[in-house]
Amino acid sequence: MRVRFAPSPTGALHIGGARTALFNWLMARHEGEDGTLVLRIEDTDRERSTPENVAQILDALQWLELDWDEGPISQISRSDRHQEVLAQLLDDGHAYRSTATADDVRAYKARHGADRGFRGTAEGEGAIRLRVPDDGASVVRDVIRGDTTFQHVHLDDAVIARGDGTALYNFAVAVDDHDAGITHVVRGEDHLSNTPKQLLVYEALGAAPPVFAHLPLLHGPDGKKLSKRHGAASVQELRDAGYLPAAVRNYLALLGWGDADDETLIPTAELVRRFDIARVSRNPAQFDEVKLRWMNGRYLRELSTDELTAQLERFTGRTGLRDAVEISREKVQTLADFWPLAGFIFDGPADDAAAREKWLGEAGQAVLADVRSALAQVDPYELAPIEAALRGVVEARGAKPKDVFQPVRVALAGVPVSPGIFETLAVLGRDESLARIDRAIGQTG
RNA sequence: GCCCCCAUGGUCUAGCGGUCAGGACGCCUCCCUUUCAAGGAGGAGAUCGCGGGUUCGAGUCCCGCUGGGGGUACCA
Repeated sequence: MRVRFAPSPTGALHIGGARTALFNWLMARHEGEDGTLVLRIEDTDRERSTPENVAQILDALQWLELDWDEGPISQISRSDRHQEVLAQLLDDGHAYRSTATADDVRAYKARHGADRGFRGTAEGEGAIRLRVPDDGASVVRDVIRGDTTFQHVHLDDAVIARGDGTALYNFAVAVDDHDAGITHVVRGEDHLSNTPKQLLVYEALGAAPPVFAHLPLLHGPDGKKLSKRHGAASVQELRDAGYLPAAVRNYLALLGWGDADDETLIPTAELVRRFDIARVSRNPAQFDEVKLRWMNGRYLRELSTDELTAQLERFTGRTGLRDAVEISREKVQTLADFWPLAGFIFDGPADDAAAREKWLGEAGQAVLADVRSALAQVDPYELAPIEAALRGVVEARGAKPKDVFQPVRVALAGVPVSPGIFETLAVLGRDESLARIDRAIGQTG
């Protein structure tokens, strides 16, 4: 089995593209030694293709840990071969040159009926069009959708090369897939309608077409096409939002594909083992970041504290995070959640007037004074004794735990949300803890 | 306009002629509890888009409609 992922470098790799890459990768890896994934960059649109985008796509694939076996092959680098085939098709009458414009095509349809495809006449100059027969039909054999028949009468004589002779997508893709020995073309459903044109190119080449698999498209939460306003839409945005590649792979795999047992948390190795392209769904899916967040949290908690610390230090650019990670790992879903929760340990308490007002009033001040003296005597200054000391204050004051712990929390973190209070006190150390409490005392709301 | 695809709770899905239509996210309640989470236990939520068929029996098969999406570029 030989599959390919063929993005066009006209922008960053979006979630839809990432899923297409993933499905191709899963197919190839499922076959083990017999599976090959070819990466081809479809850069025939010289206006919009940029080296920056190519680099970005490669970077995204690497981050997702989706490796390829051949390529990346630039489609433009195959221009000579394209010219060769073009000349051949021109020569044997499968294609012809025509100066007909889009307006001419429209006019033709006005005359012949909207459901009649445009047929031009050979002029010896202009763009190169594929000669489409009026009779017969092309059948797209798709492992997900079954057979789809396109009557040739409805098809236009497609332009396969520009007036300057450079190849266009529907032609280049067929030639390149054929030359690369691609056996299964797995891509988005937006390509389904263009497939008969490609089939006609295969036919003109006298070549057998590959098997197709058109994946349902991905939509945003509003059912519309996915775009930036839907939040993290590109792979790099997902990375910046603190998601783990393994979680992204798991989530994306479930967008349009489901195993018979309908499991939700499926590690990559298991994905590879179970993946079956024929089981891919036919209906479009909405990208739901809330579910991704949940799943990411599950993957995050499976990491050892050392691993998670390493990831978090890379993500935040800070070091010495291990103790803080240890006490907050149960409370974050993404790498990006960590700093807002635990950053105060390193950068000092945040300034939240509402929290101060609520917890550092008269009652709070009194509590802090008691806590301060209790903490000053804790020995050793460790988790268990710290907890005992604070609970002692609760008991001595006959207060509710919350009325003691929240003022302390606000004194330490500045906000009413933080990792466990005993743990935080321990991680901060006695000096820093007392210093922060002292600072809070006298600071009225 | 024309061609094509699709249709199970809000979302992702299981289902492949006979199930109380199952699971996951989210939501609600309760437990745990120092906050927030995490975890545990329950719960609400689907006349399987609508209408016709076929069949003893249809979410599952067929037709129509509606809705959504894609294509219709000298873009990919």
